[in-house]
Amino acid sequence: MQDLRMTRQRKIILEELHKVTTHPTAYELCQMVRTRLPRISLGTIYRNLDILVRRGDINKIEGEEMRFDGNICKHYHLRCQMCGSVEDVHLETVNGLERQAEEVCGGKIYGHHLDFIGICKHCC
Amino acid sequence: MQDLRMTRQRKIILEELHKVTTHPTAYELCQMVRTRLPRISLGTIYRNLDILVRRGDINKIEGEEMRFDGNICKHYHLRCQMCGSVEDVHLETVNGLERQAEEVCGGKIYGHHLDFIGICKHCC
DNA sequence: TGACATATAGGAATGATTCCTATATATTTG
DNA sequence: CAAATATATAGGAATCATTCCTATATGTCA
Repeated sequence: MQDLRMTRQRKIILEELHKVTTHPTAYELCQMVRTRLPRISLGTIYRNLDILVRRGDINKIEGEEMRFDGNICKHYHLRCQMCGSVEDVHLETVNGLERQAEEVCGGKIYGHHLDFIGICKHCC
Repeated sequence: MQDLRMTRQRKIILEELHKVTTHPTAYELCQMVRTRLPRISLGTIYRNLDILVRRGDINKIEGEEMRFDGNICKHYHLRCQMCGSVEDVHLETVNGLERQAEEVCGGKIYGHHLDFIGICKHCC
């Protein structure tokens, strides 16, 4: 697996993602990056996001539409059913769940994703 | 909100979903239902799944592709990174998380979804 | 039974994501 | 440095899940 090179485009994509905590979609991120690289294509954004995920530099949040998160520390999310936003929840992650689940299911469990469902404070 | 009527198609879709624990996609479920209603269309499947979700008869699992779960008791899932399957994890759900998250974020939190990430026992 | 509301089939439209290809850019080697 | 080679990019086409549209069918209720 190559792709370790940090190209100009890739670096700028990562920088722009680090500027926000809003978990932008690929398209939104493309708009942000285009303020600095007006000719970048959406395909390049997707390809580089995929590479950054594989490198572990960012996380992919899968929902109706993919969103990307530059914060790779463990944390949870709140999905607002009203506006569709995804907000960080700064809560201690629950420990020991993986071991319990492995006992029940077998297999190898590496981690967990937890999303809260509700209405964010802006929509309340 | 109407849609409380239980039509022939809707009933059969629900019955077929209850037969399995594999969390089929809309397309897979359509194939299953077509053994009994050969002329049903995929649009009808999607529309009825949406209605059943709103009625609370089933749950939608959102990932790269939507999957549907006829089991509406609280439970978690294991997503296999090898084969893409989604398997039930029969583990006591963690209590009190919603309250903690609400304190941290504000807003109104109704529940949470938790997916384990790993390799299922069949792929190990 | 007739009038009306709602559901269906079938296919078109949409929109996110991936794929393809010719060109551009970076890296390595002599 | 220059040529040879590898990888990345832009741009657009293709794909695929999902939603939307419309004419017809079916169920409901008086």
